[in-house]
Amino acid sequence: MKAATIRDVAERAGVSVASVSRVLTGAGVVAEPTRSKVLEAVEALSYVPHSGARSLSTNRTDVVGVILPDLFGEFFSELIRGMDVACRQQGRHLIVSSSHDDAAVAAAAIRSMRGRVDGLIVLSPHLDSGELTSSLSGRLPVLLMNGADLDGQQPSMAVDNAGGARAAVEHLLALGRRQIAHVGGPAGNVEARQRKQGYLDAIALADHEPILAQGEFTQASGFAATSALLASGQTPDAIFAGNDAMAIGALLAIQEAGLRCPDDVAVVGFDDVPIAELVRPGLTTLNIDIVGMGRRAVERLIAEIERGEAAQPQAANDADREIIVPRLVVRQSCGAPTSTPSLSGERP
Amino acid sequence: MKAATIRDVAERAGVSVASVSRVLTGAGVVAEPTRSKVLEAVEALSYVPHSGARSLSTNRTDVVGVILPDLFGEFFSELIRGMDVACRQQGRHLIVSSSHDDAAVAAAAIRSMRGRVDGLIVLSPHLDSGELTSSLSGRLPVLLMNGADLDGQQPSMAVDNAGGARAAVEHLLALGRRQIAHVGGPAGNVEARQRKQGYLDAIALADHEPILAQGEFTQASGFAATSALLASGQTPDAIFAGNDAMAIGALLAIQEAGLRCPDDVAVVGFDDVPIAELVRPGLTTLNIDIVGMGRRAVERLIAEIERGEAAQPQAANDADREIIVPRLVVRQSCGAPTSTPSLSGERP
DNA sequence: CTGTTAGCGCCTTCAG
DNA sequence: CTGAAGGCGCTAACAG
Repeated sequence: MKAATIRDVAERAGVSVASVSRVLTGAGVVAEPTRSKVLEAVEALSYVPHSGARSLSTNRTDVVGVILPDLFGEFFSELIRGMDVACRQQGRHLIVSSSHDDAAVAAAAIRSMRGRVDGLIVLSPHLDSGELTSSLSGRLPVLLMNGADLDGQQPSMAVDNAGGARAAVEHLLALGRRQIAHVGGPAGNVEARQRKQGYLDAIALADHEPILAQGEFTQASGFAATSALLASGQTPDAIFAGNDAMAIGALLAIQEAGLRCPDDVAVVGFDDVPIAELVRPGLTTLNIDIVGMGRRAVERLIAEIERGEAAQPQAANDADREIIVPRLVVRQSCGAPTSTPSLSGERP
Repeated sequence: MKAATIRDVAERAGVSVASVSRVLTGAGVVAEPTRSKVLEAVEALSYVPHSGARSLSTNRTDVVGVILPDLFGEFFSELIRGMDVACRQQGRHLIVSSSHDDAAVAAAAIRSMRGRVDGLIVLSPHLDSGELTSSLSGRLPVLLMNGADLDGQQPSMAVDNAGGARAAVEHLLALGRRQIAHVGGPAGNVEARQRKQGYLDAIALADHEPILAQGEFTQASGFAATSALLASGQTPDAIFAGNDAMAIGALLAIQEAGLRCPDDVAVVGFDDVPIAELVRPGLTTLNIDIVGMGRRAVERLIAEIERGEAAQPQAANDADREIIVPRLVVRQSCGAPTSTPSLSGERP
């Protein structure tokens, strides 16, 4: 028993498919007797329109796609949650595609989205703008969040990573720390590079020596890098990690090395994922409103899509870059004197 | 400039659309000269097949949908991660739809999936099987994970919640705790009810008095419920929370009340989300392999889908219910003597 | 091996 | 206000 089609409904109602379509889409005018006959038939056959077929006709799918490198950790899940909220609000669906190790795979993923989505949010840091545009057939609206410094031709959003990093280092310096190490993210990652650069700039400005270690944005790598650092003899008195996951790894490594945070070594992270306020000591970090960022991203994308549908009134002047400025959140891990416990547990 | 269609490619290559389709899908045989001409044209026009149109012809979309009540917390994000992994492995896409406050909304979401997905994974605990099947037009493969006790007509997966809860309580009893309270999840939630029942059974068996409090599966509610419990005078010496989020709220409430965990009051959670091993004291909880569960869910769904495509060799004998048995993970929060710190930071 | 021709299920002019 | 017919982009018989 196959699902009913619009034709079945028309037949049963004794009208044409056009009329059925009209009452279902709300377009055009339909006389009352016709309308009720249709509704009746729909009910009787428990008919549900086939959105795939509809998309083919209308040339709109009402779904937005998001391409991300990974789904690990709280950062991405919070981001997706924000996107989902916005999608729901706008009556759209969200299709996610992750785990793109390299540019080729990501490009393939993007291509496979054609005809499936009305627009794309791209977070794959491996893709440069050349590969990106060449993967895009026709003019599919795209919002870039991959941190790269684009030609400025695509609408994009980015975090002020360097600025945030500088703020972190300056805060540690102000607290009297002098041996500040940086556990950075993967070399290929743009955001990691920007945060590292901010660290280097602030350290240079203060006339100190940089101490660098490398991680992979994961807790395990933060643990390993910090352990190595502590075992190397030249114990730093502070660690600025490239993200919260690595900062938490650092926290654990410090504890395991028999040292205390913040007394012996302070720690500062980046992102302010929900877990940051739950670990002990509470993690001082750079807050970015992740959920809000995700929501904003789909809102902008949808605006872009609708602008395109409206036969673009004017050239893409809206191709601007939105910069998110992170805000330092002081908890206990940096050793600031004022820090209060703040164990509210107010997370929803 | 619109995107190229298969017709454009055929024209430029000087062949028929059928040949283009053949080389692109790999079906049928094509002579070498034709093949290369086609590939050339594809390249020149940077043609990408329109998956929506393809779906309409082939009657398969290669995407699976997941309907969930919410996207809060680590449980759902880990689950989605598992699903995403499996999808990628099988060359499918994942479309998520969440935030279904009530049954009507969830039913609407399910309907809107028709023609967009090949199958559905449903986690909305509000939907009973009646509403569910009536929302399903035709025979769309579905995998149920909403915990409800279905008629057994649909393939499903569920956690042995009652068994896990009993294990938790028995463990606390074995450690000498006597005043064991339960901070349960929302009344309408099936899983919450099952866990509570397991608690009640174990308490009754031990001839103790139950102490009940109510939460909402969130950290904040766990905090509030525990605070109230501690302020009520009859301080319990152990708390079994309905999930990890509430258990962590309990941890914070205990700390804020000036008591110590596990010395004064022990805590046990449920789920073993990643954060559980990061809080201090480490949370004793019931582990369920969330990522694996998500992966397994789409694997089963896809198997079901493919069985359907193969003109169902036999009646749905595979409509069985898979039960996941949670495993007690002992950390510090329950006060077990053997517990070692285990601060490996091995999470990826 | 290749081209022609129907559809897939729906929307949408265009006449009536 | 309603119906008939064409087409969205692609695949899948069926003939050549």
